[in-house]
Amino acid sequence: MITNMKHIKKELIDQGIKPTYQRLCILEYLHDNLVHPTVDIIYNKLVNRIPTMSRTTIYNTLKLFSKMGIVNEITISGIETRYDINCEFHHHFLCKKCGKIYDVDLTNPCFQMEQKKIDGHKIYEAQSYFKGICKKCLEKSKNKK
Amino acid sequence: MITNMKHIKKELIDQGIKPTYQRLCILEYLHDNLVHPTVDIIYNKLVNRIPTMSRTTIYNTLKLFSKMGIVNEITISGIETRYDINCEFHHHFLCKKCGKIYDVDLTNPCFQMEQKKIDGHKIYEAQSYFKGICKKCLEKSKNKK
DNA sequence: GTGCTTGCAAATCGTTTGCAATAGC
DNA sequence: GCTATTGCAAACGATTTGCAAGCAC
Repeated sequence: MITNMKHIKKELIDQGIKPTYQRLCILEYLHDNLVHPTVDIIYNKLVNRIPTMSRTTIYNTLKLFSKMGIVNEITISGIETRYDINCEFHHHFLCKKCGKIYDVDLTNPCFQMEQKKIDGHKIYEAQSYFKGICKKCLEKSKNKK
Repeated sequence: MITNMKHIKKELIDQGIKPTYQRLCILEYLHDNLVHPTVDIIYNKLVNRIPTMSRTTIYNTLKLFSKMGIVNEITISGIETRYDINCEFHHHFLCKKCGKIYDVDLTNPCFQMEQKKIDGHKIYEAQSYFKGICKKCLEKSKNKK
């Protein structure tokens, strides 16, 4: 346990989220394990500490955290959603062979665009995803006011 | 039918893919409908022309096309995979309200980074995904040679 | 006729839903 | 006690798998 539980609790209260024990444990896990875990990975770790822990709670909690901007949902693999506590803008690399997801930094001198390489990983595909509210939906909500 | 079937056939043969009727129809559909369709959307359209068409064939074909670099798999929504024929590097915007996916262009003058807006869409989240073969897997395959 | 492709049906698996039990103010 | 949260079990839905039938060279 690297992260202080007090800080975790404060983080939730500051966001207006009721700091239940389950939520604290999930947030603490995310802070201490910056490995883009799946729901299943989080579940298998936390069920040791909270034997009644359910996957549903983890799904509920992560959805809530995502809505509040505490975590990012990473859908790079297309198989399952992975979660990332670090909301600063950074980038992900998926190995199509082993399935591992790496954090990458484009400002890093190891980024060689001309060779399509980053940190030594060979890039075959690059995509940028933006999420938010589209023009039409923005206008609709304006009209309602 | 906007795209010429002859060109579609040539495209497949050039890639070393056997140009079956099903594959031609799927590739033609993708060329003529740049709307990031799902497997289901493609199926429902093509089943009219080929009543025996199966979803499995569409899954098989799109997986093959993806491996050959003809299509990109878009996993932005996290719910289902969408497909994009345009392999040039461009970007996607998902509306979290209506679920629609827009193509966006960052070199466009409508991109206002400071306001977190693009083409009038409000950006809440931005992610860049790279896919390829990681350093470790590259080394492993080198050693095998 | 051999090998690849197709397509049905069943299985799989991540995720969601319904709902009753529980916890916290 | 009231409201939000938790968590079990069942449902759901996108995708994959097994396998038999069909097609093309």
